[in-house]
Amino acid sequence: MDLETVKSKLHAMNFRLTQEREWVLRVFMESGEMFTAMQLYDRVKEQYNKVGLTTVYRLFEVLTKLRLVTPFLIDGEIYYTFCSGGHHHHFVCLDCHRVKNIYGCEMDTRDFSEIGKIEYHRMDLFGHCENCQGSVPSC
Amino acid sequence: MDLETVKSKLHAMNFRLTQEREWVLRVFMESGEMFTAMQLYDRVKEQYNKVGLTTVYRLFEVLTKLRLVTPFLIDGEIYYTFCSGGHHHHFVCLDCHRVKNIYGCEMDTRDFSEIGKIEYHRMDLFGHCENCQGSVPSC
DNA sequence: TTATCTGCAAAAGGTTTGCAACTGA
DNA sequence: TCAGTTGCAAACCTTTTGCAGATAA
Repeated sequence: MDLETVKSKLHAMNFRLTQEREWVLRVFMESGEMFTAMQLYDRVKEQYNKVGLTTVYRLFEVLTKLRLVTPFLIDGEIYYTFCSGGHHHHFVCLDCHRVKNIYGCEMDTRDFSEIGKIEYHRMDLFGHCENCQGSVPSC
Repeated sequence: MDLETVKSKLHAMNFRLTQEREWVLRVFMESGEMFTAMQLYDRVKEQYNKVGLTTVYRLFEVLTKLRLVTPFLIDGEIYYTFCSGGHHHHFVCLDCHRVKNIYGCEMDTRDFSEIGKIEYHRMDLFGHCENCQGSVPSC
C-alpha cells in the first residue's frame, strides 16, 4: 500500500495527512519493520525531523481505527507493524524486526463450530529471516 | 495440570509454593480464564484472602520462566492464561474470557524454509464460546 | 536455619490528556 | 475559515524495586 492510498483512507474518516504524519508513515511503511512507539519516534527524528512522541501515539490510534496497524506483544513490549488489509499472517524476524506477510491459511477451511463462533484469528511465526541467519543481524 | 505438578516444577527451579501463591494458582488454574494482573488480584481477594498485587506480578514472572503462562494483548491490555506444556493453540472467548486449547496444527507440516528459520509460532482464535452465543454472557 | 517470599510504599516507565498555538482542506 | 492536529507539560496508570519482616523447606 502506498502513501496516497493511506491518505484517502484518512480523508474518508475525516483525518488529515499532516507533514508530521507523512514523515512517520514514510518510515513506518517503507521499513517493513515493527516498532515500539519510542523506536518509531527515534527513527523519524533520525530520518526526517523531530516529531512529538504524542503524535506517534496518536497516529497509532488513528491507524488502529483504519485497521492499518497490527500490535505484537514481545517480551512485555508492544510493537506495531504497518498492515494493509486482506487476510494474512506474519513472520517476524526476532533479529532485524522485519515483518513478512504470509498468505494462505489452513485455518480458514477448518471447522471450529463445536468450539465457538470465531470472530477473527491471528497467527504469527517468529524466527530468523534469511538475511539474519548468519552470525550478526545484517538487515 | 494440577497443583502438585506445578509445585514440583517450582521446586525444581528453587521456587517455593507459598500460601499466597497457592491461592493465586488455584484461581488461575481452576478458572480456565485469562486475567490481567489486577483482575487476578481482585478475584483472589474475593475467593480466598487479600494478597499483594506485587505477589501476583511476581508469580507471573516465575510462571513465565516455567513456561506455564501465555500472554495475550487485547485492546492494549495484557492478559495471561495458565498454559501447561505441549504445542497447542487457543480459542479465547471475548465475552467470558475463558480460554480453550486447540490441538492439531497444520502449520507444523508446512514448509517455511524460504521465509526464514522458525523458532516458534502462535495462533489464537477469538470469538464467542458456546455458552456466550446467546444475548448476555452466561458463563 | 536460611534462602526465598511477602507486601507496603516509593520509584519508574510507558501512555494519555489538557491546552494554546498551528495548519490542512 | 475552522475542524483537526501538534507538542509541551502534567496527569495517569501499570509495573517494578527497595526493604524489613515473615516463612517454606
